[in-house]
Amino acid sequence: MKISTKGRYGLRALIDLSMNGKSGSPVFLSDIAKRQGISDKYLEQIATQLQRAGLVKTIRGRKGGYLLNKPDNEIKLSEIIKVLEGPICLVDCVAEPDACSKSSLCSSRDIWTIVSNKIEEVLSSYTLADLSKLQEEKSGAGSLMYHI
Amino acid sequence: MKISTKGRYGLRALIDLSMNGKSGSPVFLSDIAKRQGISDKYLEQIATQLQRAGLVKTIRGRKGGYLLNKPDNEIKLSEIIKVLEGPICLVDCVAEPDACSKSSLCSSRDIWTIVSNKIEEVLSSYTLADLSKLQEEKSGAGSLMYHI
DNA sequence: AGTTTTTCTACTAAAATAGTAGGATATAAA
DNA sequence: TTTATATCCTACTATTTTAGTAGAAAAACT
Repeated sequence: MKISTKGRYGLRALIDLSMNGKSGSPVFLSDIAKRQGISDKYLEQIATQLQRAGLVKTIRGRKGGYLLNKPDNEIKLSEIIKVLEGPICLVDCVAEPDACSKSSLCSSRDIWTIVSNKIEEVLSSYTLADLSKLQEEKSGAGSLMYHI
Repeated sequence: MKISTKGRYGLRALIDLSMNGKSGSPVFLSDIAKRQGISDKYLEQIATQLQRAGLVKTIRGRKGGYLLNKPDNEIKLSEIIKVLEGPICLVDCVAEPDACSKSSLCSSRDIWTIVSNKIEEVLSSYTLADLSKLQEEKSGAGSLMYHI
């Protein structure tokens, strides 16, 4: 029951993009990778998934880079996780009842459904803007510490 | 973000044990395995974990078998999952903040913490008795269908 | 003594994870 | 028009995790 690096790195990259892309000019993936301490090439694959899903848009060539494809307050965390980790369900039979012939008679499937739905509910209640803002506050607080 | 077969099989085995162990006499693991369609040998490993964690007790030798170590309404699903899947946390840094030097300044970690806590909360709100009862109702309803 | 059960240790095939590597393509600037 | 710099695309690979198998030892009932 773990989130893979794709989900974790992808979310951090999007938070980074949200914070560093407010000017409207595209952000280099290599800069995000450097700031977040993630391999350029690996982040590239993750970014490609986000682009194909329509969460980010890209500008190719020199002076190119990445931009959010819609305002950060319109991007739910559940969307991001679905793109990078697949359907939000703890067992396959929740999303695909036909995966098991006993789905309709299985009480354990019921609890996995309840938990999966709750996870999606929580992730749907936050947007990228929420995390971006929280991150700014945390970073700001961190810097303030050094100025006292 | 999936539950492994250990967690899934283990939960189903415990539901089975709860339903079939009410007489007080031990239940053969081979019978549970047969009813649940799980490999004997693999279920054995799972059962050993449950035994070591104190969720079930065993009687060795002929006429031996498995029994719940406490009433099923005192066994929370969160306990079971922790034994079989490890700590309920979506990323390691939630349970072990030192896993990452930036834990205290990471907004994405905050959301993973919130979701992880919610999963644990939901799983703590149900007991093995709840699932066992639900399973009996489902099975009963299933049989009734054929009698109409 | 013999049968049946749990217990213990080791091994293994397959899949998923977490990357690397290298070139092709597009665009801006010199 | 050349060059530098960015994304795009495909393929490969090492490591770890998952999902089992295999076989013998120990305990307990008959």
